[in-house]
Amino acid sequence: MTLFLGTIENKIDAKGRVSVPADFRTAIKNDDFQGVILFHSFTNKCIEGCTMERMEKLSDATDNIDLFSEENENLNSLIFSDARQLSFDVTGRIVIPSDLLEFANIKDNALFVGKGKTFQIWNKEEFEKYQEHTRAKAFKNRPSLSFNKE
Amino acid sequence: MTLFLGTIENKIDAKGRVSVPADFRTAIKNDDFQGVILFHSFTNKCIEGCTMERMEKLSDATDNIDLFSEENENLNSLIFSDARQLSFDVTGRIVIPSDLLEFANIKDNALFVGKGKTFQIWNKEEFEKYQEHTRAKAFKNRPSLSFNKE
DNA sequence: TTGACAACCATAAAATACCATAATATGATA
DNA sequence: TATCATATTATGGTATTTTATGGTTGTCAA
Repeated sequence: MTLFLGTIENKIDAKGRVSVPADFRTAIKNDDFQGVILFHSFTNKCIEGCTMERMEKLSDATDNIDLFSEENENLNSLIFSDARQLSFDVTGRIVIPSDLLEFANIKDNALFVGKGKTFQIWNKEEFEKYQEHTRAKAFKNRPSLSFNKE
Repeated sequence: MTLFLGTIENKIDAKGRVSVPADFRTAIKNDDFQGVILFHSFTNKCIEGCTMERMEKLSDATDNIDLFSEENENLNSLIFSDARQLSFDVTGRIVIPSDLLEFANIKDNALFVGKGKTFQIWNKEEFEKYQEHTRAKAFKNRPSLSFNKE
């Protein structure tokens, strides 16, 4: 299995189409569903992305055919009701739903950020702000990073 | 297998017909029964929906008495007596039985809500209330979401 | 014969497939 | 290393199909 790595910025055209980075697409090449799943991030002002395979795994994990477990029910509702299935066109593009674009404050350009088994889509400026914030935090907590222990 | 994902609102016409969202239909495309099963929700003011395939699985599960408490057993058997089998017309529509519509307080518009291997049909306002409530709760319990464990 | 319901037909808008080209990367060769 | 040839990728525009929705007709049973 290949991972989502790197950071690539692509344009969104007038019809909302945007190329999924080629490296991301090759990571999905062997999957049944040729496309991605997108949904709102729960923690950041960005769009979360993953493969259908991963979504199915998640579904298997939360599915217990128990119709009366409210907790189970709520979790499913939260994740799946918000997710969109977007298949690639012949050239590897998707159309990101407008509500997701608005949520992440994305207009003309989409920044694809690899996160291993998942990825995110950001507004570039928002991402830089976030990066800076994260770096500062990491620096503050430096002694606890395994990096510095060695 | 494809999942039921996303949230789509469709109109109910004068004769009670409503289009099942195209994405939902493609999730069922390979099944024997081209249609859906609907029944009252036990946990919310909405209609539960699933495929015939899943109904059969549920039947297998309730067959094994050890899997469920007797109480749940009985409740599960309630589902079968309550469930309606609705096949698509040529354009992919169904007619939702009026007692289910009344139960879920649905009049002109039906909100189809994906829940992974199942889905629900809601009155939009009711769902928004519910969703808000669920989000708040999930956020509070965030560390326990499997999502954040990985 | 009336009323419920299914089959059939029609259409505007939205989504998707298709085709063309520009930009970029990759590799071969001198 | 510099240059050229080739393949891949990103992007733009147009054509076609699908989808959601409305209406009409036919059929069967109460």
